[in-house]
Amino acid sequence: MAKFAQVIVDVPTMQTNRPFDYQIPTLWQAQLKPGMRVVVPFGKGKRRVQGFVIAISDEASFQGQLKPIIQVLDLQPVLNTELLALAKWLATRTFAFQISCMQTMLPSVMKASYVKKVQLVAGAPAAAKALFHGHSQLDVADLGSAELKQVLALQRQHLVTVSYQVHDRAKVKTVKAVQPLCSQAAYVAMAKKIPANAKRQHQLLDFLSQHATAKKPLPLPQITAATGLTLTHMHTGEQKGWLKVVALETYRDPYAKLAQVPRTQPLTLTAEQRTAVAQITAASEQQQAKTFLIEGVTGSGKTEIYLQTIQSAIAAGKTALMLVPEIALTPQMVTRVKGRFGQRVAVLHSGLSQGERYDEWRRIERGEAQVVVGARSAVFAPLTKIGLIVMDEEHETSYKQDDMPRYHARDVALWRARYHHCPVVLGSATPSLESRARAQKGVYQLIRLKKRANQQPLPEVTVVDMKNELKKTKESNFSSLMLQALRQRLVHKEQSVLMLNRRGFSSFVMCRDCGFVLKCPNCDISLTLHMDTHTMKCHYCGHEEPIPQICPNCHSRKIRYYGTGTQKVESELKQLLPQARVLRMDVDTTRRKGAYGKILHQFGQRQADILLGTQMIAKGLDFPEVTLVGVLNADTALGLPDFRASERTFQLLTQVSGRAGRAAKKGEVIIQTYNPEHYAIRLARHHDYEGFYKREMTLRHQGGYPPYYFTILLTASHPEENEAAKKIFQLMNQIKPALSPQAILLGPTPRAIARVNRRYYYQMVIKYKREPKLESVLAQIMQENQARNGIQIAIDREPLSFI
DNA sequence: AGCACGCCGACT
DNA sequence: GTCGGCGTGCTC
Repeated sequence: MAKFAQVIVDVPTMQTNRPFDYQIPTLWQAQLKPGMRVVVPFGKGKRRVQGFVIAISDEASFQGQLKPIIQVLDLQPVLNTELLALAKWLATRTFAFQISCMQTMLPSVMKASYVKKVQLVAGAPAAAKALFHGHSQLDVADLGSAELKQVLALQRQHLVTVSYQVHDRAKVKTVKAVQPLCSQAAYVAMAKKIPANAKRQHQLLDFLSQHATAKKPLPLPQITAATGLTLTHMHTGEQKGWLKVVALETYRDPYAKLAQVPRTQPLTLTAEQRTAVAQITAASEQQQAKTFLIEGVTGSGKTEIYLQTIQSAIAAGKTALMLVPEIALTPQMVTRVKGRFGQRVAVLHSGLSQGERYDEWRRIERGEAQVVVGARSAVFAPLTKIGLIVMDEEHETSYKQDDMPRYHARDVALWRARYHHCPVVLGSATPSLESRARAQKGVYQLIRLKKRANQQPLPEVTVVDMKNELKKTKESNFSSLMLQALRQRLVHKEQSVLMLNRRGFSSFVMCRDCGFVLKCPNCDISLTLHMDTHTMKCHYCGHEEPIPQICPNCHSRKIRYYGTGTQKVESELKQLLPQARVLRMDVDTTRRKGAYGKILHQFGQRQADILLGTQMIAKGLDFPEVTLVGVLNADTALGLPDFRASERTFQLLTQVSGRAGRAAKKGEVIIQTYNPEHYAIRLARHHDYEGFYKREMTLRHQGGYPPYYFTILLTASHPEENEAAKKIFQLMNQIKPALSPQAILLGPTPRAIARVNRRYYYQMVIKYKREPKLESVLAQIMQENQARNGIQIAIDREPLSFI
């Protein structure tokens, strides 16, 4: 009999990043399985923590007194064999804790919440009682530092006892339901014995007799809606033995409104699309873990390829996973997939409440949904028998998580595909250089879609040199060509989209007399002006303070706001085109939940002529009436000290250009820039991805950057600057001997924003092609540098940004 | 992480 | 002399 369990405990440190053995109480020996959550005692006190069982055995390897498992939280494993193995791989691959990996794979409600309470011992002195303010127990988390000290003192005197509670926040939503208990004839007979004036009872018996044959309990809300009978009436019925009130499990349905999405039929494919579908379907049927890269301009019909290949996967009894960037997970997108697959689709994205997310997860886990659509973390969806994994907009940076575990959803997708022997389809109009290069080498199979499915020509792109324009129009954000085009749209009652590229700068406050810039007291960066809250905010730590009226440095009143924000452009636009109705979309106007969708809806309903926004308008919007797309400043990102700056700019311009002329009307794109000759802008103008790819690869080769090199970013941080610096140099000295002469070390350097949240950051980058010893040295570094004496170490494999 | 153990300064 | 500060090590 399996008596021992190996458990990964919820204590995210390097020293506890391994299984601990526990005794399984006899009661649970038959049912406990790997992948279930448990509550276990951990440490010398009475501390209790949540843990995941990863294995069960007849013998324990630990030579010592084993503690028993306190509680089993699941009836069925929440992590299956595949996901347990994936968690282990992910932990090693990203240098993260196994527990963190397991937690990111599951809905957040499955992570326990902990409560620590103290209660007075019987006969404690009055002085001790005073602290409790008449309460029988205190939650330690609510205590201030002074109170905490006093409690600690009481603890030493054994005047209080401590207790720990582990709460499972995963709650199944239920509705009350009614189960008839008697036969129809019996109900009719009973009705005769009830006084005629007991109207409600007659009504209930009438209802019950009609549903006496119901096998399943009937949900109360529906009964109430139909008859007006409430829970009180049901309780009466229950007392009389007519029926039973039960709790029925239900799902919170975030897409209840979409339940009746009309079903759509597969579209007719172009020759290019047909070939693509055939190749992918064949790989799926033959269980080949092949990776396809679809390179296709906007409008080339990638989505239809995804839908039809998914269709054939589920027709073959398999399941499918479709990953989409968070920003593209719009109701439009969801409707499109639901329209094809109906109730078989589960949607996972950040807009869901924790409970909704948990319910979608359960639907997948129970096999009730065969198609999963979701953003980054949906890559961990508990699907079995996966026949196809799709990743749309595969170049999107949001697929990489920027805290522990720092994983890239693409890597996870490839791992799962290997496990399930199924193909992966990566799709983009502007693939990442990494993926495109792999396709070049034959690691991925390249599928190029050169034609647009709707036969529309790509929009005409005009580049305006703002250097010349500046001389003509003073300091305007609008070139004369742009203004003229906007006016024309107003006359023709067509819509325009204007994008302000805010990557690479923000609006800050500077004194015009002494040049003083207001900075965050915690971080070494300037504070950003937020007109919505009338405060200055730090984008890194969240620090907030009032807008200064007088320069703190020279007391001048000429402290003003600098930089181009959407608000500033909006007011300029109102001056130049007073008759235009403008909708602004940026972080400020979309902060509130649902605001994003609301703005898009308004624009879709033609309640505005111009949609002005930041990068977020570049992705996935589909408005047929938009005939003009303007980019106000194409090159702000080009100045960044980031080797991917050109790639980002090219991708952004190509994407935003694709927003113009999506339907019958021809589209026009105007790009304003100070660098009209820059290749990223020149090639984006001609929609020339392949040209950009070749050009950029040459530069990456010369600079020794990905995809020619693998990269690892190592960061050390400490509240004292010299401690962080000392550590990073020590780490460099530790790593260097393990590397071959071909490896390149950059740095160590202080990070561009050296101080964040009262900590100083130093970093170094390792560029390499093949370093067999590197993994183990890095693992060792993580092991040795336990978060002690204030030092924190982070390893980021293939970082998306070095700055 | 959180807890106990253990070794040094300032107090009854 | 002890109380209590936080540096160090361990948790099945």
